[in-house]
Amino acid sequence: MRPGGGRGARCRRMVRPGHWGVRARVERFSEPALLLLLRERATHGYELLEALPALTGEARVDMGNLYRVLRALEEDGLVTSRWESGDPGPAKRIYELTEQGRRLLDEWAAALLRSRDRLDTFLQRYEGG
Amino acid sequence: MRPGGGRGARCRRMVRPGHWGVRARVERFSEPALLLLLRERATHGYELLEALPALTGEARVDMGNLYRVLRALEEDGLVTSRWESGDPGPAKRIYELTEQGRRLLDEWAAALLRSRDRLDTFLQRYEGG
DNA sequence: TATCACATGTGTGTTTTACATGTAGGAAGG
DNA sequence: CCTTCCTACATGTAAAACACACATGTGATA
Repeated sequence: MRPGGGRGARCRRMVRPGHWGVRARVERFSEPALLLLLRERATHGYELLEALPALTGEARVDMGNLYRVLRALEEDGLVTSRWESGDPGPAKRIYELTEQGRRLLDEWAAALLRSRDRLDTFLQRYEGG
Repeated sequence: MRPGGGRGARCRRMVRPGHWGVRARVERFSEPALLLLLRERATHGYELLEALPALTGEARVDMGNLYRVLRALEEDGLVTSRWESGDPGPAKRIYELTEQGRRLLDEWAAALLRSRDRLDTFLQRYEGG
């Protein structure tokens, strides 16, 4: 328990001792990333996992959570899936973007644009001071 | 319990029914925002609370969490505080940025810059498709 | 036959955020 | 004097998002 090494009250994701880990990630960013990848081409989870870092920077998405997100997307009709064996190796579950998922991607893009503008505002104010 | 109204498995912050709430916020963004405001001028929590929305867009920061963040910052020597009465109204706890806090702000700015670039990459790939 | 890479998952704890509530000083009005 | 409101600071707790560990099975290859 307590992998961080047992500090007292509030240990905020330390990278080095006495050093707050600051990564500035966008919440649930793997979600729009998945939708974008699936817009480009229907494919399966493991491949998405390998394609994600190019979009997210360093954030290699956790496998377990990736599959959970994919199934959540499917539950809400944003993607569909079908099993595909035949190729060498284990069966793959191929995900495809639906029209609804496409719309969600558009919303994400709009939100990410706003987010980028907020960051610009912040950074300008930072540099100006 | 379950204020959202008892949906099944995975309710992902719905804004309207059948509609995923997509806000694309940066994690812990209130933290660099606080540090930036305090770099400009030492002040107290309640005033920071009112100044924050201008930086964060819509995200009016939750009061309770704001004060918790401030005390966490203080615990790690990133800000200092002193009580100040004398003015009308209840006593205020005035926070001031330390040199260490200033350095943390610089790190945040670097991380936020990377984050902005990632968003640009994403958005370009989005528009290109 | 043991091991490795591919592929899909579940379990569970930690961190971060959201929502509700509590305490208290002082001004304004009845 | 009593109530109500605004300021200001704070705690309690549940939900959401995330990280880490592990389980399962296929097929290739050493």
